[in-house]
Amino acid sequence: MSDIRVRFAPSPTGKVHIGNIRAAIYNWLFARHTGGKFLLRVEDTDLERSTPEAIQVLFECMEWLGLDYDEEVFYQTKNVKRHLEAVEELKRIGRAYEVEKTSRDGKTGIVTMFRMPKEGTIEFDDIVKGHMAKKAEDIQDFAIVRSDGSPIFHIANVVDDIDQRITHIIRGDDHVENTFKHIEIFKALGAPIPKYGHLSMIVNQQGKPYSKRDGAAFVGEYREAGYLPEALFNYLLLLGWNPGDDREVLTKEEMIRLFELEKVHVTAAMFDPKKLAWMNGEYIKQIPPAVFQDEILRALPPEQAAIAAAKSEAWWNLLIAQIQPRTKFLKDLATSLVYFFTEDYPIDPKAVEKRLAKPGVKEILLDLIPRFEAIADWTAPVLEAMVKELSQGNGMGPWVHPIRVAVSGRTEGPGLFEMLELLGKETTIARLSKTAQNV
RNA sequence: GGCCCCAUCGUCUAUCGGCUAGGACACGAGCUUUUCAUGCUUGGUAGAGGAGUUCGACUCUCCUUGGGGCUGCCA
Repeated sequence: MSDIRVRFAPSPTGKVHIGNIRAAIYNWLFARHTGGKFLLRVEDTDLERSTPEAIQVLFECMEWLGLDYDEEVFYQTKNVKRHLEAVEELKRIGRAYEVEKTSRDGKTGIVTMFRMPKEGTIEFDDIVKGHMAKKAEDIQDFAIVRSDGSPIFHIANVVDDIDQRITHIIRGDDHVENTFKHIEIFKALGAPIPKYGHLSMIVNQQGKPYSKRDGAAFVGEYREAGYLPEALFNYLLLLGWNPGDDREVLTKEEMIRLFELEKVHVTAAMFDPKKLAWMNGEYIKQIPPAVFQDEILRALPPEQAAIAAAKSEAWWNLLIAQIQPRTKFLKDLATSLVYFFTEDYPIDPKAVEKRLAKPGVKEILLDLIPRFEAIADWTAPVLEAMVKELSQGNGMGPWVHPIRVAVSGRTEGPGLFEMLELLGKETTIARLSKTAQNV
């Protein structure tokens, strides 16, 4: 155990940005690595956006990614009294004062300002960015209480960090300038100054900050798109950190053991959806067969799932062996497997044109039917041997391609003979004759 | 404008003064003698520019250029 306490402090807006969740991941890993505590603080002071639904979305996101937190959730709105007490204290010692100001939208009122020192240097050693220094004169006094009496981010954030006894603040790069201000508040309040680690931003393909306009910018979208939480977690971690060797796909245990904040990069990282997709495939390949079977059953519509559930263990083993390495996204399962579970499967017109709508194909299919009927041992090797013999060593293409399209309606999928074995003799022959008639 | 930060293949990165600059994704070629994948083999592409320090600089220093952040009664 250690005394380390870190927090993830998002404001719930109904969606969780990937840059934000990366900060959560780094906080979580840092806490788990050091044996410290990882706390969740909901900065819900924006009453319009901070709805119970938005907070629920945040919780679901955390749970989906496996970001479990210690202690009770801390709600910023519940600490307003303490924020204002701190403001009174600052006023009492002359570090805060009231002034009439006009806001951008033209409203005039009395706000409370924090008084920055007018000389000297404010500095801190950022765990990822290194030594940071700024002349106090370059930072102006800033507002900490609105004219309506509500505390502003700067004071609320610092007081909450004091109350939660946060030792390390790991957050986005965009807070660097705030840190110089916040350090002065900590000092004025006589509180210990936490250590800081500022994380670079995630940028889009154009090198600009990743926003919602760049497509999937929120965690929920990845979930819906069929990404595995482990893959997104691993990918986000690698965007700015590496274990020091060439390993990229890491278990949670390895991540926790190897993670070091000091090794996190200072430079902004570009988000590469292609590499994420690759990583997703890597994690899909790692799914245990029994779990993968459940994923298939969940992906299928109920009637099809019922049929699938009735299949034998051997049948499932073959199917999974064939399908799992070919799957990039679990949500594709339903479409890529339909023809196994219903006669009402879509037929790709392009596949028909390319493989079936040709002279001689009908004859080939009709010729195959009795040959298939004669096969007693309906297994992939036997079926393959039969077609191989037909081709007489001249390549099985003329048989293989039409059969595939005839029985599945598509040009891609499992190995053909495995596919036939999985479909079964009866179905194969029925579909063959039906297709032969329609060609 | 001012202040702060950053800079290795297209992208994510390794390199803590010795580099024929390594890996991964993506891309190209090939093999696995049926598709699509998987797997394996293989190819090309990088140190923004300029000074300085040094026997030696991708690595250290400075300047230039380029990029980003902040500059709110947002967080």
